[in-house]
Amino acid sequence: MIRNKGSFIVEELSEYVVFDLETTGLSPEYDEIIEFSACLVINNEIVSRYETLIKPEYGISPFIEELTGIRNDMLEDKPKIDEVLPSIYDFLKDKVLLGHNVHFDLNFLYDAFNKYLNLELNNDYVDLLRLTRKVYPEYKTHRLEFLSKELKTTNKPTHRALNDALTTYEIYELCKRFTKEKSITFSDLFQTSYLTVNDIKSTVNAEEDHILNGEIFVFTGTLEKMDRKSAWELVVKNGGDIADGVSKKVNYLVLGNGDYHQRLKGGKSNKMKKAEDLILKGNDLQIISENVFYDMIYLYDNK
DNA sequence: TCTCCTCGAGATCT
DNA sequence: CTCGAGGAGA
Repeated sequence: MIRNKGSFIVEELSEYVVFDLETTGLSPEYDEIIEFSACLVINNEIVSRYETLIKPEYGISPFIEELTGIRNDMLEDKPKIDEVLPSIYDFLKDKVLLGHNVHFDLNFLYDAFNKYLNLELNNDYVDLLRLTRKVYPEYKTHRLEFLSKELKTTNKPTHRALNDALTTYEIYELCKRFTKEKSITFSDLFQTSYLTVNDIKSTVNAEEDHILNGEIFVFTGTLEKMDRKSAWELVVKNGGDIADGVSKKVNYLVLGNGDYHQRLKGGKSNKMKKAEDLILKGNDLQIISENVFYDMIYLYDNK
């Protein structure tokens, strides 16, 4: 089924509706909504709330009962989805919707609106998952539970719709404050920064010892311990230089893991082949592993 | 040198 | 779904 949903909103919003659902499973096609909660936020403050349990057509599995704490017997006297949808619609109206991994909730809601109200839920939206990946890229995961612990939110995610929505609201507000302090905008973070070697060179100065002594590095493959841009920065900080491709002037080719790339399939990249060719011709070029690279700048304690 | 495309890997929601 | 690496082509 094609869903004609709204657009992702990048701007920092002060007015929106944050919401969350609990469902009987992960599939919008086969599973049902059992709880809906939403808060209207104006001027960064919650001004009203909506909360309801919903009786599904089929029962809740023990797994979901355990996960959410919502048991079948709690839903016996609760309204069915078609009975609550009109008031949910009134609450959402044309507001921008905020959620964590918002497409999950949006899809369930979209299908229900479509089925029972014959309406398209095409509100614009913000996805906190996508946003936090940009705002806190160093976090190892961006699950709501992890974010809540890391950022020490006062609201805790409990797999109940209201608590999860409140946590989502709190983290969104923290994201706005955090970027404001750093004088950057969300929009900056979503720029598809085609970061060139020259950008790095002009923004990063050699601030540490010139360990690398002007030697020129090229990277190939996926690095295990950092992304390529960080590695570039590291080289420049330590007094080295970077090139895009392998040529006679290059001193080191640093090998990441090439297994991931479909065209390589563990074979040699073009950069690798070219480097080997230059070495045979007697050029001052070495092919080194990622760990050897870190050893050169005394980073990590590699064996 | 820069832009656009393809592909595979990995992540998140209940 | 999003993201990044590499490659094709302008």
